[in-house]
Amino acid sequence: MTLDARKKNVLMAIVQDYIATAEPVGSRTIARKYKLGVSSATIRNEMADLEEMGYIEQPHTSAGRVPSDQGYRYYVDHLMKREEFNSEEAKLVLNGYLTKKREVGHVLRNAGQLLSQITNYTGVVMTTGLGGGRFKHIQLVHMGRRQSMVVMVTDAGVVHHQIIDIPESIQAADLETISSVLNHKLQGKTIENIRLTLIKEIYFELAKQKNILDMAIDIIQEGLSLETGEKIYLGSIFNILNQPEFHNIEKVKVLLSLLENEHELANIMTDVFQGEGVTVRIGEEMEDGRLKDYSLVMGTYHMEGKPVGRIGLLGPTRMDYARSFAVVEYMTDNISLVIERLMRWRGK
Amino acid sequence: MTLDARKKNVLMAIVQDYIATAEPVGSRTIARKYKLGVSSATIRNEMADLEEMGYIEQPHTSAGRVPSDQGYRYYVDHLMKREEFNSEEAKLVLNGYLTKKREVGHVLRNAGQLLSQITNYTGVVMTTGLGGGRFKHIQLVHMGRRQSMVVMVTDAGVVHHQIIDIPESIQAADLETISSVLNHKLQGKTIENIRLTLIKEIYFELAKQKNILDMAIDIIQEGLSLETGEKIYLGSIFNILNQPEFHNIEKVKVLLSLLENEHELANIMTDVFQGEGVTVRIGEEMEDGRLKDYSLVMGTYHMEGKPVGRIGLLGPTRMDYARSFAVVEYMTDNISLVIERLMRWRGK
DNA sequence: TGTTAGCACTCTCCTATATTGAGTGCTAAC
DNA sequence: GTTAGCACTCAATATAGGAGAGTGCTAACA
Repeated sequence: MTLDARKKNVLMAIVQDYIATAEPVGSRTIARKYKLGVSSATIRNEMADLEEMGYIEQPHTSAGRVPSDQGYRYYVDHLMKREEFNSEEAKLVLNGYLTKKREVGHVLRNAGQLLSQITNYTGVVMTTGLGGGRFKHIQLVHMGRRQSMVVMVTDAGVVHHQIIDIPESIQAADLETISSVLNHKLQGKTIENIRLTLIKEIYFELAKQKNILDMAIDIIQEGLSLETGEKIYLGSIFNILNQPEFHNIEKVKVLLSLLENEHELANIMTDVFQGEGVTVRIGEEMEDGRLKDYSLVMGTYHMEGKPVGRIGLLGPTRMDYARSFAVVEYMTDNISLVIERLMRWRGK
Repeated sequence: MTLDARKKNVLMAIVQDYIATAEPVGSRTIARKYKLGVSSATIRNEMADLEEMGYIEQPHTSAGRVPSDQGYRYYVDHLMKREEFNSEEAKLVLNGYLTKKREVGHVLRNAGQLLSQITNYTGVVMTTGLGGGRFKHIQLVHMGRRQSMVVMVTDAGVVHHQIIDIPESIQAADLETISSVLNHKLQGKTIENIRLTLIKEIYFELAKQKNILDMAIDIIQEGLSLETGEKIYLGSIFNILNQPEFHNIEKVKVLLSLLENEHELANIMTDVFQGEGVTVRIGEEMEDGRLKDYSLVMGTYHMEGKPVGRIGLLGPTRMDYARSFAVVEYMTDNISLVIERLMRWRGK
């Protein structure tokens, strides 16, 4: 399973050349362009070996070689040189979106767009819920007989709202009471804290007001369950069509059928590695068969040190991994930073 | 400019056949399929006339004829038979979305999807702002030094929020006072009413509380200006790729570049006819050159008799106008109905 | 034993060249 | 005014012949 130095060089040359040109690469090209100090015939022998080992494959007998998923994997794990990505422009854009609207959702949406523009792949930004956010305000608004709207604001500036059913006996004034009790008790608490410890406390407080009791519990739980919802911001799909592999409409259809379904997309993003740092999934490594010609480069962004979302770049398996790595890393760092800044403005 | 009966029949046959088959239609096909009682030679003569008049054109000398934009226009205005569209299923789906989330935005988003699914064109749903909505609740939430979030709920269940700057001197308690004054004064008023008459009244009320005065005006105006924002819900883009004209990637790119830009899309939808009923814009009738191969069938939906948004179907100029008309009409009616129902639940 | 030059072979891609067939326009007859 | 007939046009399809890129294998070489 381990490759000698020359095989590594040959594999690296093949991957890099294919990434750059999208054309199957032959032994002569390598001998000419990548000075390995050996003739094309030798490289041919090495290539035969690499093919047998499964790192590269041939579209047809008289064509050059193309990396297999396994080949890309080896390249990513062992051969790829880490790049630095740095774009003052991107940083400015991101901060610009922030200062304009001062809202996390807005920043994330535009981060997705930015990813697409920078790379010509498809950027995906996902929030896994704001587990680390702090409660800021809750308001129950009476919406007519038997209905109330719960509006909840977190200190990240995220607003959730949902309509819930209420018993007919509850009046607008009761909702006001509940709202103020909740606001008083929950001020500045993190979502986890609320969930774990405070519900009981509020239960006692509101128990004094008898008939609103049961409701209160429901409202909190319903309200908090909003938080678990994942949200996905998709970058531009247009850009990825610039990749040469998309001359085939069927591929576009497959991609769209997938991207248009937020739910499926969220599943895929969640399936892919749960850890820290930048992760890559290549082609058939992903469960969804429709993605067999795609790769996904993913990273995690943070708020107060805790992961609160992911960003991903979806491109052809032939994508520029080194650059994608760098871009994803750069963007996660900057999104984290921007969110952090947003929080600092707001104080504790 | 007026066509005799036979020319009309020939034109109608050409348009209908081309809509059905996407193939240029020749004189023989018409003679065979559409019993007009004359030979193909005669039809050839009529076609030569129609071409000279600009209603049809020839892709190349030895091909059949294809309707021109002008031809489609004549068909839509004078020849097309009105269809009825009725789908209990669609009605159920729409109401289903309503009862589940009880929120207009949710219904509209899914109406867009539904349009795409039913027709295999691209559905677009746009709210032109809720000019007719009634104020339900406003809340100013203190978000840290110098910042406040305005959250406004309308009785249609739409929630707007925006962060605004506030003077450092304003405390959380002041915001609470402002909120309650505003809520008391504005309860159940329409947005227009608020804008036109009430600002002054509130000005007097809050004048008693000296230092909050200037702010209050700002907040209301900033808050109300939110209302003008148009919002667009796009149906599935995937479906339109099933149309045979999309074997060409370039066309897909053009379409995507347009659809991905909410702002441009809103402009186009607004350019297109402002009146009542279902409207059609065909190909080059639209200003944006990128849409020269597309048509847009649009309608308006209402709340309490007033137009509050538009829905549109974007398809190739070859689209099935009769059916699209029917579907758009059906959907506007049902969206209006569903919104109406939503409002009734909430009482006045 | 590893490396290399050389060569036959394979297979795609491109180009040039028929061939086909749908459809037209025109003419002459009805 | 209508129609049958026919020559003509032109895209689409098929066919054949290179050209070129690349391989695998063999035999010679260091």
